[in-house]
This record gives sequence, structure tokens and C-alpha cells, in this order.
Amino acid sequence: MKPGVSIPKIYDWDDRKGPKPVDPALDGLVRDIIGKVADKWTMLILEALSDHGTLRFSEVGRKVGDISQKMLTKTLRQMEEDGLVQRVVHPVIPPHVDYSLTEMGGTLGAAFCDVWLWAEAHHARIEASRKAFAERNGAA
Amino acid sequence: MKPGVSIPKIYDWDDRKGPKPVDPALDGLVRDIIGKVADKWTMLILEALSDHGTLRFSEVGRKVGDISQKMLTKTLRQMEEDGLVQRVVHPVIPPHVDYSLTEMGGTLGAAFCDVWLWAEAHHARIEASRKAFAERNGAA
DNA sequence: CTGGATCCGGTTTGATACTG
DNA sequence: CAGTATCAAACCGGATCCAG
Repeated sequence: MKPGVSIPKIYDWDDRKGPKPVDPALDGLVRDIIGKVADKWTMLILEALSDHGTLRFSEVGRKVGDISQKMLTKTLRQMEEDGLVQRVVHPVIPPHVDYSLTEMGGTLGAAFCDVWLWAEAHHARIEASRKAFAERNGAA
Repeated sequence: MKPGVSIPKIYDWDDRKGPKPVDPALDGLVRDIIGKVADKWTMLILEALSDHGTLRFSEVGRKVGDISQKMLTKTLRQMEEDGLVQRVVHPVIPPHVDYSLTEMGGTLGAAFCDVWLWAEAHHARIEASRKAFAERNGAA
């Protein structure tokens, strides 16, 4: 992946010996984590909370943008369950619920930093690539 | 996001002035990119090609694991359209199609490196967090 | 025989309306 | 305000079918 960095892999997928995860259970868990973390809404919420610190439910929604309440609720709860965000309910009327990143959530946000930088740095090339693909495909 | 690093943000989400992207079109494009890149299968395929270089269609599927042919085709094509992978068809019988990362795809793989390391480093804490959440919730 | 397109059933998502 | 309930639409996986 990252040039010049030796990655402590837990996989040992070597073609000559066939697929051979060192620990199947661990393999499945890491895959599961990636499956949840590599999610559009998770990333966007992570970014919002990373940038703004503590936010209320509807504030998160506003920062994220086009998210539906359902996905906001669902994703936030999943992130809470995984220990990425902390949810604090203030028992007042009207209700007041604060969301913020845990220390672990903060480190994940930091890990995603390079991906955001990549997206910002490459959007022009991606657009060009899409256009080229479109006419290459449409011109058939 | 990353402590000590000044990020060249294109957003200017400042609460005091309301949501105010510097360039709405650019904002939408970056969001779109994140939406596609922050996808389970995209990440897994990226990782597979990043680790193994050039792979055939079914080899990619095998390395990724549980992916269906449909999602494999779809994701691969999306990645090709975005300029992340290069698709080479050898007109032979039986068919032979090679997939590999473009230079841009390689840099994205590198950007995701930290996320993989994070997942590998935190799976234990996540499991613990889920268990705690479960009994906290189930004990109600 | 491989790469991939198509159809169908179950799941997830989104928009709207409703509650404490 | 912060959700939940409901229903329609989009999506995904699996099986099947097709082309080279």
C-alpha cells in the first residue's frame, strides 16, 4: 500500500498456497470493521464531528448535508456501538442530545485524513477520466 | 483531522455564517468522490489490486472474498470510469481480462493505508465496545 | 470455459408523517 | 428537538443465461 512502509499484515494471502488467512475469525472481524467504516455516511459524520467537536443531532445532519434522519440515526448508533462516538442525552424539554468523537473515533478521523486530501487533490483528474470514459463508451 | 497538519480545506463551514461552501460545484464533486470511494467493495478491491498487482477478473473476486460477480463487475467498472483501475481485454478463448491499478488508483490505495492499519490496531477495542454496548442496552 | 448481462426475491434506503 | 413508524423505491446477492 504505502510505499516504503512495511505493513504488519495479519493476512497471508499467497497465491502459491491459496487463500490462507492466518486467523479466520480475525480476518472476518477486520473485514467487518472495514465494511462498516468504509461507508459514505460514516465517513461524512466522522468528518463533521472531527471538524466541529461536539454537535447536536440535527447539527450533525446539517453539517453532513443530504443525509436522511433514518440513516443519521442508524449510522450514529452504529458508530456509538463501535465506540467511535459518544452520545450524551440531556433530559430536558425540548430534548437535547450531544454527539462527539471518542478518542478512538478521533484516531479513525485522522486515518481518513489522507483520503480526504486525495479526493481534493484528484477531483479534476477523476472528472477528466469520467468524461474520457463516457465518450470512449458512447462513441463505440 | 490530523493534528499538526494544516489541511487546505475547500469548505468553509463556519457556524456563525451558516453553511457556505467556497465552491458549491466543487463541494458536490468531492462529496460524490467520497461517496464512491467510501465503499466497502471499492476499498477491498483496491486493497486486492494494491497487494497483487495485475489480476484477472475471477482472481480479484477470489482475493476480495465474498463479493458477488454482479458487484465485482459493477465496482470494477465504476473504478475504471473514475480512472482508478485499468482494464485490459485479451481477445482470446477462453476470455482473459486483466485488471490493475492506475497510478491514481495506487495513490488512493496508499491514502487508505492508515485506515487499514487503524482497523487492524483497533479491532479488539471495537469488539469490547460492542459487547459493552450490548449488555448496557440489553440490561435496560 | 471465462467474463459479464439479466431476472427475481430479500434487504436497505429515502421521504414523509407521527410521537414524547 | 430527537427520534420512531410506515411505505415506496433503489439496491444487493444468487441463479441463470449469453457471447466469445
